Amino acid sequence: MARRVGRRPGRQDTRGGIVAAAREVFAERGYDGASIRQIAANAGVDPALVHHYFGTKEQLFLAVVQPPVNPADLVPRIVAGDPAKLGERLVTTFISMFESPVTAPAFEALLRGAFANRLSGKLIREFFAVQIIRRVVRELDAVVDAAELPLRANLAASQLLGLAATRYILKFEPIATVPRETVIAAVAPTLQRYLTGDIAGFR
Amino acid sequence: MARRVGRRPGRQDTRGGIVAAAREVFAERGYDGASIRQIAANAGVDPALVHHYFGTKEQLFLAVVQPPVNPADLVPRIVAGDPAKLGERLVTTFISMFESPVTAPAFEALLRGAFANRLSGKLIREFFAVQIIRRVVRELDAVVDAAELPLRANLAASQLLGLAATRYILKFEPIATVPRETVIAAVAPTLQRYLTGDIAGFR
DNA sequence: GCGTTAATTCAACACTTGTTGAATAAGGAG
DNA sequence: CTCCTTATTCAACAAGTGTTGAATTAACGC
Repeated sequence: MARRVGRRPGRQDTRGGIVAAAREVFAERGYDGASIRQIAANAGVDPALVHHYFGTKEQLFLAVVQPPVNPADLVPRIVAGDPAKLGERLVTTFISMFESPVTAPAFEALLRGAFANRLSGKLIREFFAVQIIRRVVRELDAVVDAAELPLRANLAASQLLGLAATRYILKFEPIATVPRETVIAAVAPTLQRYLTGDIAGFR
Repeated sequence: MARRVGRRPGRQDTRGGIVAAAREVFAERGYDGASIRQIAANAGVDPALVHHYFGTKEQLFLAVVQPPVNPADLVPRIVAGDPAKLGERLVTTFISMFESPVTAPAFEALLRGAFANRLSGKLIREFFAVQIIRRVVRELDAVVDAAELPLRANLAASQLLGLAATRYILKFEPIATVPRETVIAAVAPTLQRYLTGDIAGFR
């Protein structure tokens, strides 16, 4: 049905090239700092073409920052296994998101944007805290009180965000260059306690 | 010497008004988002006057973001007392920086800027990590190995930055509205372990 | 060939930005 | 008062911004 006539879209994936270029520029300069003209130049394309595909800068940013991982198949990888090693699997998965060449730029862009662009603030809250950590936490309702879960999720998010900020964005030394195993070993117990352990008066 | 002639500076502290206005705008919109014109308008002043006093936007930002606390009299408040409660005093002091009306805007501006402005990245690294935490950590050379101290400082900084991000910038719920005592109780043990406890193979 | 549709570019608009230099106002020293 | 210095404003520049609409080019079905 609807046999389409005329030139077909995307013989070469220029649209994908724009997204890729935008990812890098957004990750490097932040939302405000990145310009459509620079993105277009990096993609070898006219700036108008960017608008032709994405309409507005905000929509381009949203397209760029759409989490390139599916929470549905990310969460099982974390929750499955020894409950005592939950924190370790959480930080390990998180770190690999930031160190895989394919997902890293999107995550950096998302994190950078979170502090400049109000939209990205909502976005990171929505994806990062709710989609991921809350799903992980939901698996814990047998072991901890349900009323504590949101706070536990926030605490875990705070440590993970802080880790990403110091290691990948601000590049503190030595935490930026230390092997990942060292970071995992140091941070995992913190997450484990936030998720299942004793926090304050709770438990 | 040099008996000065002519109009004296600042009968009314318009310069201070500019700094105050800039603090709020920078804290609210970030470095790129804040415009000199808006800052001038908020201060009830001509934009050119801002340049007359501060020269450039970057210098204005630096003036605004100069830590409004003296590390010299901040550190003793943290290190003095029971070494087992060091983490608690650290996070308590940190939180009060972000919740005091006088220092809060500067800290928010500093943190927001850290992710957009490369200058602020260095600045926050310099002040926050080195000036404060490393000084605190220096007091620990009797109890932990000196070689571990930089990493320990970074780990503590990561948790504190993540806390500030989630509670004061991104405003995750419920961590943004929960009483400070709850946060302190939850985070203090983490810092205590990062500073003096067992991190990975160390200790 | 034609006609249609999409890909791509050109050129420009309307606006905001940081910044500057000249002009004006105001207050104190002589 | 005059002189000097500072505070403050006015008006404008040059550059960069996101965005738009028309024009051109290329691929496909007929």
